[in-house]
Amino acid sequence: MTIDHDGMVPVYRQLAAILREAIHRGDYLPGRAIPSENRLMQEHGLARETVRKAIGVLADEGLVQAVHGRGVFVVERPSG
Amino acid sequence: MTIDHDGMVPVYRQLAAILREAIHRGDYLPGRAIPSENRLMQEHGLARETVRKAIGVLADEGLVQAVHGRGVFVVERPSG
DNA sequence: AAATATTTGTACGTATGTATG
DNA sequence: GCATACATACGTACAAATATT
Repeated sequence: MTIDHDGMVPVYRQLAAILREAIHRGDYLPGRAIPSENRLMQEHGLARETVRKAIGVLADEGLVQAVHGRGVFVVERPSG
Repeated sequence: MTIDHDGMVPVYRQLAAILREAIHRGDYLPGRAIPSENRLMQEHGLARETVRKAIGVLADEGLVQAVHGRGVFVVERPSG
């Protein structure tokens, strides 16, 4: 999965979609953390704000939950 | 205080006036920070650039001073 | 206990693109 | 064309919570 900077879909939504699918595939398991913001920045070549926006989308969906100083965790029971 | 999007006065100047009066009232004290850009965006339903322009007006007046990574502070000695 | 590293939280600085009047 | 306004995106800085050494 690659980010298209010139596409019509905002980059942060593209990243959100990538992470969402990875979670649904089981790449990131419930109760465990997804890669850190810094890792996502490096791996996708994005700014932190963009990464955090993507995570925010998934958090709004109830898919993940960020914990200060620990990481962003996949929730056991996605609300929806 | 509410923003009038259809008025003759630009929104960022309306917001500047709102913040200026709040400072003069003492809602925001010298040496302390006014609400963050994000908060002002949310509370007034405005875009960041608009909020930043309003802050820019007050900064030009010497009423506030933005500090990178910290906030926008009410100055102790308004120049004027 | 202390120092360091990791990670998320918050906040300002800058730039670009799009749309409207 | 220009000023206004919104959305997106990258850059830089500091703070707080947690983890590691």
